[in-house]
Amino acid sequence: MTVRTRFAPSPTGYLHVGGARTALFNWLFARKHGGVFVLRVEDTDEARNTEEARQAIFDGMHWLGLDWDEGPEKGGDFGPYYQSQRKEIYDAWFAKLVVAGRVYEDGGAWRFRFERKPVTMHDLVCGEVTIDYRDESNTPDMVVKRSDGSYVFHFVNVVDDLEMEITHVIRGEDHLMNTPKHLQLIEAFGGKAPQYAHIPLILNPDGSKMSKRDAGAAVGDYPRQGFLPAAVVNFIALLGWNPKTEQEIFTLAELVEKFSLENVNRSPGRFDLEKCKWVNQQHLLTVSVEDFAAAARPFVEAAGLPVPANYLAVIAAVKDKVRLFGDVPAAVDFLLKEDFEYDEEAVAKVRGNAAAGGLLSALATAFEAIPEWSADAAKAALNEIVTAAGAKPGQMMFPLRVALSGRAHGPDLGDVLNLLGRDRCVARVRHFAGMC
RNA sequence: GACCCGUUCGUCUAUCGGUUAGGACUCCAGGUUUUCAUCCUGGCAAGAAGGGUUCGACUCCCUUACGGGUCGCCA
Repeated sequence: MTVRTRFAPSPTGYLHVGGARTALFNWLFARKHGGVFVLRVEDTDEARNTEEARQAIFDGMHWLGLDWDEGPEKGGDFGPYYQSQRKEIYDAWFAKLVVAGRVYEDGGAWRFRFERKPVTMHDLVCGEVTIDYRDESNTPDMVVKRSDGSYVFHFVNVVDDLEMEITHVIRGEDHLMNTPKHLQLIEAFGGKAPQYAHIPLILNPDGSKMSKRDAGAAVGDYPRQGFLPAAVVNFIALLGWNPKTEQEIFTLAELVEKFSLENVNRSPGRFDLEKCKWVNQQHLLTVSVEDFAAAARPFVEAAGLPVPANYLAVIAAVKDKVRLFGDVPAAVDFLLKEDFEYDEEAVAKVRGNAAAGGLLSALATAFEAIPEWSADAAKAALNEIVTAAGAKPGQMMFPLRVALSGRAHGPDLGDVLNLLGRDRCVARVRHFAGMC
């Protein structure tokens, strides 16, 4: 029997990290077992569904690389994959309940009569959990068909899982208490229940429930900030699952290979954006300069910076120093334009060095006299001047860095010297010497 | 309120009765780099509390506290 999992979002908002992780775990489980991953759109709430939300969810799935084998855009033998198009199917299954005498009318709606007994589920993550349905006050018969003739979530969800022959339902822990309801429905249908796995929820850094609006909640924000999909997938996979080894950086293929529901945790995890950025940087390190440059280019342009002929060399100088593509503009702006800002703290540190101003002034003159400009020639000039003044060359590296870049941190000085060229180096050093 | 699930460094986590409780992020210090970053080394930092069971509990059981979830003609 082949594994069949599904992700069943309702298009009432953008894709958030919790949903993305649920989709990811279902996808990983299906891929790991050579199974089928189904996308089903649960659009039964007409009032709240929107086309934008549906699109945002699809976009998020595509961006993350979570391709589905059956569903919208793909087709399949168990369609349609929009619940809004499955009315006849639901009517037929509802008729079974009527024949079996398991539903009764209440105020125009139809309620499903629970069997009053303890219901035990065998969750792949939570283990054995029993809910006592003899306690009617805690488990009132549920509405399965509204007075307007439409069906509620519990009903359509169960029918579709049965119809689509879903073998494993991996979903958020917020559905744990729904499972006995679903089990009772399945039993009434005489169907075979899928295996359930309820995964812990994702919380905000302060421990509160993560919801729309919260930082990091929307998957759509990640590409805008310059995250790599593989890094986001890597990070959310580690939120609630671990490989039982000390490896932390995984490609999608490695996740497929290592993933297992047994290693899913029980307690909710908090979302740490800092670590997510670190994971992104680790993935960035594996990207080629060319690919990095291409991906960073939209960010550079959006910041209003020019893209020069030596753009690739500029990127190469900062590639391994940023955590996000979104960090690139701020890292390269001083290499691409003249009106960059000077960092006051860095400038103050140089001013504290009484000899710096004079040496920089002399350095500008020496730079100007270099016929064949290169970083090595520039450094040789610096060594000569500083040594002649009885100081150590290393002491002038920092002032030179601030003169050329306006800040304390940045690319290798040799790269900066090469990228700026003689004339700009001369002008900047001279200008900065005047500031000291 | 009732019912479920959970609780190891600030955060993500390892540990499946005997460990100096390990790793990672963050932060700090040192080293490498004539500079920056990378990198390397080191450091700070944890078993919610109280009872049991046991020769021995982070690990098993109970209670309490705290956190989360669910109790819709939302999904």
